[in-house]
Amino acid sequence: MHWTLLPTSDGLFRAGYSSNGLCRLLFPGQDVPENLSCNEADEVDLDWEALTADALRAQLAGRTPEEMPPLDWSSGTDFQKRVWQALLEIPTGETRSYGDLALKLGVEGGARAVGTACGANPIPVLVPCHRVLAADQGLGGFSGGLDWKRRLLEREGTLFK
DNA sequence: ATCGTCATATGAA
DNA sequence: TTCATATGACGAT
Repeated sequence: MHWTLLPTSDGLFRAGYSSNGLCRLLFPGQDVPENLSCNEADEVDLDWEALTADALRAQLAGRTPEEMPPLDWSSGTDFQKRVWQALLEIPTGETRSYGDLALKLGVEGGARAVGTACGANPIPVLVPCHRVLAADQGLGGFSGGLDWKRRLLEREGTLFK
């Protein structure tokens, strides 16, 4: 795992890369987790850092990123990967409920499982888990704290409770 | 309006 | 195997 710092107007984010791509994104103030299930990346000589920084700043401003760096979420289970993939397909400014996603994945009634998978999302903000609300438009939870979820949604012009 | 229960995936104890 | 999660639908108080 190779860590780099990403300065933004919202503070210093931290990105962790494996040799396959971005596998962790940490909010300002969060510490690097000990248990890094991603393999070692000695060099990140590509322009992944630039791509990540641009995409991150776009998201923070409520805009759709033009290009994403390669993402490495190989550490997830099949189910989690399907959920995360589905998250990427939610357009900026729109939301889905946990139940909607479960249905879309063919797991009717699996809303709670989807919530758990969202919580396990290693790359928040770029993989927009903040666009998932409860069925009554309430905010569920958020790995980086609900303040961030609110802030991100507000900047996208989204309505929520 | 609140409460219990069941269903789902996953990891921890 | 039981319990707790970033849920939700349903039926009973």
